[in-house]
Amino acid sequence: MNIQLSVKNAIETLYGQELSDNFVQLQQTKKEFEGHLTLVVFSLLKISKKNPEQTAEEIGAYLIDHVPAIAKYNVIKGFLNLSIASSYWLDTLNTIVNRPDYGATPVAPEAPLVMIEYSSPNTNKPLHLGHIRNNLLGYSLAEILKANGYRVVKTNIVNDRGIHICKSMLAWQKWGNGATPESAGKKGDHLIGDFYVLFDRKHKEELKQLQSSGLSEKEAEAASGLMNEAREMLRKWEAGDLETVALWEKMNSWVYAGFDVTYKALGVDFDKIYYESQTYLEGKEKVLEGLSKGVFYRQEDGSVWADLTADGLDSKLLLRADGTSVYMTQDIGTAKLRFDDYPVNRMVYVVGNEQNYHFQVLSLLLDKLGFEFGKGLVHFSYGMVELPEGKMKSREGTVVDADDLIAGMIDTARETSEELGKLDQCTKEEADQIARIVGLGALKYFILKVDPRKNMVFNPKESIDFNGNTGPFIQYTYARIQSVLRKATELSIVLPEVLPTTIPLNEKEQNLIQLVSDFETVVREAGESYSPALIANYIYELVKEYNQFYHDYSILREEKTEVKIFRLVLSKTIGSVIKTGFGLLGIEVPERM
RNA sequence: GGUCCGGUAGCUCAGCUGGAUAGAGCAACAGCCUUCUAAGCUGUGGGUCUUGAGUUCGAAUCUCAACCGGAUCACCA
Repeated sequence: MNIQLSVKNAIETLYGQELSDNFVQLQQTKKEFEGHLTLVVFSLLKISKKNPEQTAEEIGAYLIDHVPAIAKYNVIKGFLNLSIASSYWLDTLNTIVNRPDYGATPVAPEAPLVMIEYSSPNTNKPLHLGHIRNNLLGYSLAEILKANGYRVVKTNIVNDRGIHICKSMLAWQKWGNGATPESAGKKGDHLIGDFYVLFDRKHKEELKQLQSSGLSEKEAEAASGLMNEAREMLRKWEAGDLETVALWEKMNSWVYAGFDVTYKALGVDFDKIYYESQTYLEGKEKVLEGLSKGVFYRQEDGSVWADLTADGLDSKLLLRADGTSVYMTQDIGTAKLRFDDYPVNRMVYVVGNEQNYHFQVLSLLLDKLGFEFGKGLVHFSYGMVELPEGKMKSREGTVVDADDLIAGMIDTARETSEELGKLDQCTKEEADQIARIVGLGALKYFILKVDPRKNMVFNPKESIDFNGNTGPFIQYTYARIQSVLRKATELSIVLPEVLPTTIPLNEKEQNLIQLVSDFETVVREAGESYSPALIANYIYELVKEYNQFYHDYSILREEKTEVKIFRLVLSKTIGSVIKTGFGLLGIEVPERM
């Protein structure tokens, strides 16, 4: 039974007028007032032709007589506060309890197919805090869309070619002494990242020397032996030189092994990975095709451009005069390959907001080239992650490394748990497991609870504070619910399939059921607005309410059996909503902690 | 300068399809562990929702303008 609909129908009958669906809006009653749902009657004055109080009074009285779910009402100014009957809440709870997939829409085989691209690392740098936000958002988004009934393909595009890769390769050749991840005792991505940094340092030294011998900055850059060697290496790579390609493959495989470790630790994965080395030539073809169709034009020097002035943008370069491709060309190529591989209905790119313009252009170009998903392309744009002391800058060494951060979170979780004596009863494996779940939960929740569009400040200290609006607080509540349920089993209490609807409920219990029943709506809205933050903040709200309830009312000690059982069922349901909600955020939940 | 995004408590963030006295957490202060897990609960203090106009019975929320902050406007990716 849908109360919103019942109220709408009642008002239509009362005033003999058809109303549009969103004309009657029920909202949650504010805490200070009695009731669950509130109807604001100001917009109805036109059809009631009475003052606000009279109108509210009239509708309230009518609802009591005609809608059984509504037990009481009160009127304050133009606000009609409705109290819903306990039996209605119990019905609602019974429905939810018996739906193991509560909150999710089942995915049909013919459901629309959404492809989500996220992560997109460079192979010359280990993942950092910014990637963590990207990965967490991308993965969570995939889960949320699945819960909204979409088929989802998670994909990653690895930027594995270009001059920057050659720099690491060159540094390894010159100064690496044949180092491998094993011999150096480092993850492959860190090893390569270190060589990239090394190249940069040596290159700067070289420039400094050249400049001190009288060359200008530009001249020094042109005379740089290291840089020329790197360029030469890129030429060899593009020409398919066997030795160069072999080295490139070996070093890349180290990096991928390193990335895999980080992805696994974060709990993210991909259905299909694309590599730019395999897609960058595709885009060129597509651009030339567009050129022949007259969508693009060629300049005198031979470079190819798209004129987007009609769309309010500038002209955009697509192929250089020497015929080589640029970033945009590659993205067109990747899009083509993806479209060949999957019948994608919608494409979502999880990429930072510094690329808003790029995706605006990409959308237009794909559309002009005839890709169905071009126009509807979604750039899921998110803000930067800053530190309390300011932006992360690689040259100042203030970049927070993803692996270090994850390890740090787990360590802190373990230390805090040990201090509190939470792990005393656990085996070593259990303790490790809990530390991992809690540490990562803290990190993930801290990142995901913030509106993706906003720049955010990541405070490592605050994120491992286990109080307040944090992952661990929510996980703790879940673990405690499991503990209550275990004890109930020990006491041989069996929870029924269906609760009798005659149990008297107090205000807090009704509020909790109301909150739980909102979950489905929250999941849908999170899918529509692409915002995991909606779910995170909802779960926190629910958990906070439940904690107060937990402290104010005894569950196992309740004298009346039927009330005790009801509270157990309510707790169990809230536990499963927490678990599902956290699942949508990619956060695990511990059975005990 | 053009375009896009943000500006809410000392700090980090909710709230934004217009509704009642703007909410949490952190930090500060005061209580609560013979208790189903105190990683918790309760209370106190803290606000010109950047500013100004407009629309409206009613604006943190919508419109316009200004100010501040960020991103972007590369033959980098």
